[in-house]
Amino acid sequence: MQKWHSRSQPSDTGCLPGAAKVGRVSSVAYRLSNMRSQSAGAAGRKSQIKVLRTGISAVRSVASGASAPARQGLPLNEIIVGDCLEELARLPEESVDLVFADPPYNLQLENSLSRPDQSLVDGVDDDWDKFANFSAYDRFTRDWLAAVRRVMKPDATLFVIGSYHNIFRVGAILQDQGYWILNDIVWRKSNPMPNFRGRRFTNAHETLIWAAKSAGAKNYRFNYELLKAGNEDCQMRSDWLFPICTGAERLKDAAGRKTHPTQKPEALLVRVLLAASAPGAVVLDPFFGTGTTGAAAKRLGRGFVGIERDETYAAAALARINAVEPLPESAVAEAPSKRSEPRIPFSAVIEAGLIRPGDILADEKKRHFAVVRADGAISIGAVAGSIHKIGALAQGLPACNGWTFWQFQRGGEYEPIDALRSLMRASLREAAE
Amino acid sequence: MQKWHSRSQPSDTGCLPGAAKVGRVSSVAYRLSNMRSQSAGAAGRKSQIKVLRTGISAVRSVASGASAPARQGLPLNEIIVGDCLEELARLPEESVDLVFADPPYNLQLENSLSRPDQSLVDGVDDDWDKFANFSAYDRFTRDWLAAVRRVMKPDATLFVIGSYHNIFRVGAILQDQGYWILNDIVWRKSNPMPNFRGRRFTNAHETLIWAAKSAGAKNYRFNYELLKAGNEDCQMRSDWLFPICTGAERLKDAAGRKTHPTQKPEALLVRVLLAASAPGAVVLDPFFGTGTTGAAAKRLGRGFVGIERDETYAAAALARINAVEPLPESAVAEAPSKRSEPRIPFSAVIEAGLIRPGDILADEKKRHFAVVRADGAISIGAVAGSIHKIGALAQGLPACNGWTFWQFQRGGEYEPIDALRSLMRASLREAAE
DNA sequence: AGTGGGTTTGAATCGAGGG
DNA sequence: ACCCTCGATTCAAACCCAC
Repeated sequence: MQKWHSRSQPSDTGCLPGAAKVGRVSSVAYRLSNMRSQSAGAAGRKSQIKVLRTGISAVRSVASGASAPARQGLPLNEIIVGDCLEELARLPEESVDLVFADPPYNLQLENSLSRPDQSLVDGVDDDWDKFANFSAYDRFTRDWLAAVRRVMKPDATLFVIGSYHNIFRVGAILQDQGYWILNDIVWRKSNPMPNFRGRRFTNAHETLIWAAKSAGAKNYRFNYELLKAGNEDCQMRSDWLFPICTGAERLKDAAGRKTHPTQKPEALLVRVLLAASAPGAVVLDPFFGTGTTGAAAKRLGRGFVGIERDETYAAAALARINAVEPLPESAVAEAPSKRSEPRIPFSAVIEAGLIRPGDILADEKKRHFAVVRADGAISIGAVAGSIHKIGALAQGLPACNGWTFWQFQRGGEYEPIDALRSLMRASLREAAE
Repeated sequence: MQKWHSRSQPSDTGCLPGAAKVGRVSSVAYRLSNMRSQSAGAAGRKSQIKVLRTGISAVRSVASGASAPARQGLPLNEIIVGDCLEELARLPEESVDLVFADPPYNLQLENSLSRPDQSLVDGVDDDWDKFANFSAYDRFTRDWLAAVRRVMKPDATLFVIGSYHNIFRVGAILQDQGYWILNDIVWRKSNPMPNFRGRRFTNAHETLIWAAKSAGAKNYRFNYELLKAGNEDCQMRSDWLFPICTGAERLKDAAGRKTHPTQKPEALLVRVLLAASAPGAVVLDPFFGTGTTGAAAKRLGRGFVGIERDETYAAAALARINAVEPLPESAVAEAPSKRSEPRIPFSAVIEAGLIRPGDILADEKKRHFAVVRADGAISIGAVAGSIHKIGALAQGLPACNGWTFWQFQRGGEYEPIDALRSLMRASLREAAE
């Protein structure tokens, strides 16, 4: 029995396989070119990162402005050092499967904040987080969201993360642009920064918006069964609990200062990629930062395209990603989902001789009986129809899954006819090999 | 030590006193007029609800349109049956301490949804939740947010609750209007409706925005210490866990159908009121529905003003609120918070003779020593200043709380001078009685 | 674009039964 | 009288897809 309590503290139980172990990165240097060639758009391109003599081991934008040439294909598994809008414009349209975006939050910190012991909180005060006003931030948001949308395949989805400073503006703008919100997700921090002044609630979460490219895009990727299997056979909810990025995972410079003020935990990205992409998919991150998206993508056998303006961040990201050891393919391969199984008409079961015309089907409780017809329909009295229609009719329900409702007799025992469908599928798989 | 786990399921521990026991309402009928007269704006008004012969026991809007007369004072502890915008315009400006708003969510439902057992989900299909498009919803939102803002006292705050369908628009618009967001808060549902089709994450939370009337309003009410004391001495976080409103708390009609499709749990409102209002404060709810805000307000010794367009909802709300038994005053009375304690200048301690000019103060580790001066300053060598300034100077820090840093000698033992401040305050309280 | 196949929960509550 | 477990029942701010 589940009890609920109202104390505002995290203490969830259970785990997501794969996600729990990604906290540390291997220290073994590793070339991106070692990644296996992946997915669309990369045909004929080398996925090796060009090392410039400046020490920035990343592809550098050659030109800027409207005259910059469009790229021939996706720069797969490369970090593009350049302006997000310019570089997005050069990517081929409808070319990526998933987008993860962690834009500037527009934090508007007016004064410095100090802890009770008077030490200074190292907040976000970088120039890239400064905007003159809401209207400037909105313009910036409209621009990058539109640029990203062009690059998304029709069934691609987008994740954006933000805080209350910016997420409402981002959410409203993406709705205005035709994106269709599928969920908002809260990342609950197990170890947030406390509220030192005692003037507000501890800001213990950030919000992600998950959106499809349009309301009509129904065929977006969502690995429902995988997530459920990894969550103790419980549907994955919209509230996720992760610690913030600290310790060995947090990138630091030689002096021990954090390389990036808002580095996201890799476990968060792992869940995003596991939820909404397939192995081999291409993930675009237009605000690549120190490359958490790239690290998670490499680990999970996904490809990435990263755009980052700051050379220091890009260099740190490259070194980090090179050090990532991908998980073995077997740990990442898709399990077949029910939805993806081939469709078997009931008539095929009859044609295969697994059941014969004239045989009797019954429901589990033996309250309803139907006769198998030669044409693949079944009948109760004078009424004939599909296994689903007749099952629904028998129960007086609007619909019914005939495969699980109806049972057939084998050796005195009744068994769902779904067992026959499984047999058919197994032999289909054999034939394919 | 706190453990974190990534399983996306709720299992928080602990409880908020008072909030846990509000699940059931007393069945004893109770007139609103029994509530003790409260707070500003009610002077000279009877807080009794007029019972109309229609059976709607609520104040009915007499006229509509621009010519409607402004009310003389706040209709305290009454439910106004009428249009939200018209009625808000008739309330006196700067008259309420807190606003809780649960506006229509604009859910945009297109199709019917059935559960795996083929039963139909009883969704929100009411006319009041239908808007032609985002732009119409935005207009509606701008209007009510502006009308509410006029009625708020300068230090009042606003809570709005919503889902991903509407909350981003609400948040952006209130920022545009000059409201200043203090927190976004997630209400995590311990028992959300599952995702029946397996196409998205279980939508297991709703979002509240907490905002001050303006960026400059720093003196808003936040009962930090009360919340912390009720949360196992842990700061209250921005993620709250409550069950949805079901069982005996859920209002139902004679046929057993839920009276309102989206009734909020009273525990949620109790937390809101405990966090951001004082006993006797006036809480405005412009979308009163079945009166959860009023019920929680009455229980906690707060006053309310409710506006509701639908007569059925208003009638249900009135009956419900009348049945609420207020908590005893002692359970609701404010504990004195540090911030509300009277300010004691150090000179007053000297004037009271609790410490004498020439006495020596030292820090806990006896590394710094200072001399008490007659003027209420202290000095180290030639440098004189406040207990805070000199404490900071001694440690080389930008600031210091002199009351806890400096100690004085009493009977051979050193004790923080804060003990003297406590003495002063105790005698002040005595004098006040 | 309409038709129809076939897929899709989980928490709270309450009563029965065992100890 | 009480504690526990088990299972049935109830009910919850909407979510399909291929042919």
